Amino acid sequence: MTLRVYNTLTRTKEEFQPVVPGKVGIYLCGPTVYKPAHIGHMVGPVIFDTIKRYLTYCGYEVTFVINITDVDDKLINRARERGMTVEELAREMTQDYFDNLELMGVETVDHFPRATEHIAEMQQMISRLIEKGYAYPLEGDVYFEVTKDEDYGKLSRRSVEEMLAGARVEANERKRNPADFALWKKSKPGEPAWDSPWGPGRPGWHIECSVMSMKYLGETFDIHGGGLDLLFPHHENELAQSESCTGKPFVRYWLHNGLMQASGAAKVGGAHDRHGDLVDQLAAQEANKLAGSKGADSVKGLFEVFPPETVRFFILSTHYRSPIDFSEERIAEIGKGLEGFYRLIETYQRITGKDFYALETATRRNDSPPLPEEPADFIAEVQQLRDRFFEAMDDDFNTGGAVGTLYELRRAINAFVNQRQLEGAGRSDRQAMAAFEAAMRLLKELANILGVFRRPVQKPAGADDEMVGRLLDLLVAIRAEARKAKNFAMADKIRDELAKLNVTLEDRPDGTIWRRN
RNA sequence: GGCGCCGUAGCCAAGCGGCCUAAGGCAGCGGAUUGCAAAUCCGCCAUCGCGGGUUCGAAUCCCGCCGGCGCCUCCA
Repeated sequence: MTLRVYNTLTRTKEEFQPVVPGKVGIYLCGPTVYKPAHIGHMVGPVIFDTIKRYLTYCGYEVTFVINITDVDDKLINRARERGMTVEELAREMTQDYFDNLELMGVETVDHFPRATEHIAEMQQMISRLIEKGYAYPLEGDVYFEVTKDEDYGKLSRRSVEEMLAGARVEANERKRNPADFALWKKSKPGEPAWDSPWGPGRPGWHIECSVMSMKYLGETFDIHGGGLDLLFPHHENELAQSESCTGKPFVRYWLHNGLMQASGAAKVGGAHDRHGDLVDQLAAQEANKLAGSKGADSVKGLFEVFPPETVRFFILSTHYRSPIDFSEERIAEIGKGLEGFYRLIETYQRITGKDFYALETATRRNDSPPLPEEPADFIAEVQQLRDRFFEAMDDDFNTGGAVGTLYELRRAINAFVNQRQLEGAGRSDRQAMAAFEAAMRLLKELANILGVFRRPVQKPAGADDEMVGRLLDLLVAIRAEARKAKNFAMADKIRDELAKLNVTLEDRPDGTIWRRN
């Protein structure tokens, strides 16, 4: 089975072949930390976290880097507005970003390099580019000269001529070419500044990613990720300056994820297009407001309404290259789908008395234990679903397809539990129980690759929880007596009244359980 | 205007030339199960935007049209 990935550079699916056999380097463009993260900022990290999980599972040793842009015009402006230093603002928003990543289950990142911690390296790279004739200083700035780079535009498939034709009036007309971009920017008084051979200033936007990616992953590395919106100019420029500097290929596979959009109107948190008329802009803004009432603003707000795991599942339910329409309805729908998994997990824990979340499962495919032989038909089905899960993941990380097989696995296991009456008399059937447990372990193993079902979903917490639980147990016990006495009127009344309080009762073969909705 | 992407059931979505008389989820309908429910299971629910073409064969490739969207502004 071979892994194939869609490479933006070649616009085709290619067989995945790392630079160094057995090892993979992934660099993902991270956030500019000037405001709280919104849902769109979570898409890339969740996707590439999943990609790393899968590659690791496949046996690769993976290094995953996400950069933090902590110096930038937006930071400077926002910090000024809030009456704080750029450093303070960056620290606060970086923490917000980390908090959200943790909640989303993004936990495979090895390095979070900050731009401000790599100024010296950036200056070295800029100097090299000047020496090699690809860049020129200009009144305290330094620019990369795009016409010196033979294949400039190869990633986004633009030619310098086209860009010249469509170029708008530039603020700085002294640049040799309007498309030339800044490597180093002279600072104005009061702005953060670092000394440099070209005078006090700060780095341009693209240079940090070149420097930090190559520092942690080497001059040629495997996977560079980011949102589709970064394709041009950011990635194009990153590619140009990196290859001009080293003379080596920069990145093997460019992977771009689709953007989160608010109900098909406009991407979340983005600026509005300058070609549309005013009406369109207002409509887009309105749609943004409506659909993005929670997540478009900040992820934190969204998490007050939906468990982070549901949001993660939502992101992974569609292919990473497709745009996703964000809406609370959609996420609520995904949440309903997930509930079935949680119930199966509870069923498992009831039947076996084991803690599903504490189960040790294989983290590498080669360590995956073989399934039992019997019962053959059930095992065959489980095996087939496992294969289809991998087939999907091998096909450009098709998490949507993989999620589908997880649902089918759930269905198959539930059917098996029913058929063998594992909640009742069948519990003593050791063969059936072994098969059931193996299937559940596989479910966990596969879910781990997607980064879901790793720990119990947090119930709405309250100080009275323990007491509530005891009271519910008491009501259930009283109701059981009523049912025994065939006093169904009373039994139903208890159940109906509890339903009004959002407590659902289930009379199962081996007893009644209650669940708070 | 330039470059590019997308259009599959009520909604979301996989599918990348034959395994598709098209996964999966949500909603809906019928049934099994249940004292009744809940949960679960079984079954039903699309010919793939439209029109041409290529091919023995197309949702999948090509052309045109219609509709939606992105980038061309330091937005992930």
